[in-house]
Amino acid sequence: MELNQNRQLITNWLTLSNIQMNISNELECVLQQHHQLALNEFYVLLYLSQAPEKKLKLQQLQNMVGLSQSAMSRLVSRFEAKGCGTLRRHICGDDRRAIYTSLTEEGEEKLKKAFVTFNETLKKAFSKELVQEELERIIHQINE
Amino acid sequence: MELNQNRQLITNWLTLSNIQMNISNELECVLQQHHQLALNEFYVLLYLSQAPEKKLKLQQLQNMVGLSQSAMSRLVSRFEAKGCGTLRRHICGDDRRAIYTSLTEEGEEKLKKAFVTFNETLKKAFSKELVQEELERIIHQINE
DNA sequence: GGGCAATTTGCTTACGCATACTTTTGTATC
DNA sequence: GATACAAAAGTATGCGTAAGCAAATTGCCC
Repeated sequence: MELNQNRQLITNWLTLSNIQMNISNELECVLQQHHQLALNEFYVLLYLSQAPEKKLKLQQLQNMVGLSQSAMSRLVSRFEAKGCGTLRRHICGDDRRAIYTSLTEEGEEKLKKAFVTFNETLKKAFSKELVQEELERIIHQINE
Repeated sequence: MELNQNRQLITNWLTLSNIQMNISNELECVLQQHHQLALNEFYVLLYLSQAPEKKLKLQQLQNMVGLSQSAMSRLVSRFEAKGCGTLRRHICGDDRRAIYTSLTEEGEEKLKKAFVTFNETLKKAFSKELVQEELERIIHQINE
């Protein structure tokens, strides 16, 4: 009993991980091909667009996207450098240690287009029967 | 309507990703601390232990774990080098291009211990109310 | 001035892609 | 059949990239 439950727990976890990984890879691939965007770059744009005044400090971004400090610092730097003006960094007025990252008009345009692709890909991925079945199974087994 | 659905879809996806990422990080951390095992290394041991004769070709492993061919090649190499004999690589008899990776006795012991930690961590993670609620919400919204 | 906070930078690591390498397989020719 | 040779299969390796950790840097606050 106990053993079987453990086995199911692991199986569920592996299934969940696989689903997540496959969809992530798919998103990464599609965004790169159609919009020259890495998945994390897309997330940055997305979170910025949802933020008041469309700007966020590095620290906030890093928590949302789930990257380390240094990784986010470099992601935004790279992105600003090669992102063709989708993004801008500027020093925070009232705390000059902090860096604001803000979305530009071009950035919003770019996000809007990428958003469509992102959504379509996601919808397609989640509508696969296998994924739905597996997710349901996981839920049921977690609950008992 | 359409817009709200899209928004929910994305929210669900972000939630799912976050859950997966947090648990993965937790597992990685705990396994590293208690057993000097990376998560992918643990997966390798796990899949090997489930395989007939406790051995798999590199290609099979790479598909199971979800790594690229080169990444798996190197993961196994590193692991064999510093894994203190938990793992062994040897050339396949009937196809000398292929490499078998097989689990040793020590490897099974190590896996057995790590397995306990892994399971406990997983159980704890999934039993968090938030995770359950969120997963349920995702399922329901996917189905309509 | 000392301690803390936000970011940057040096370093190492693991990854993916493309390529090289070795072995197997398929095919044409004799 | 035997031989030669091209294509394919299974791994390894060179190279570039993005990640995390820890230390350095810069600015804030008491």
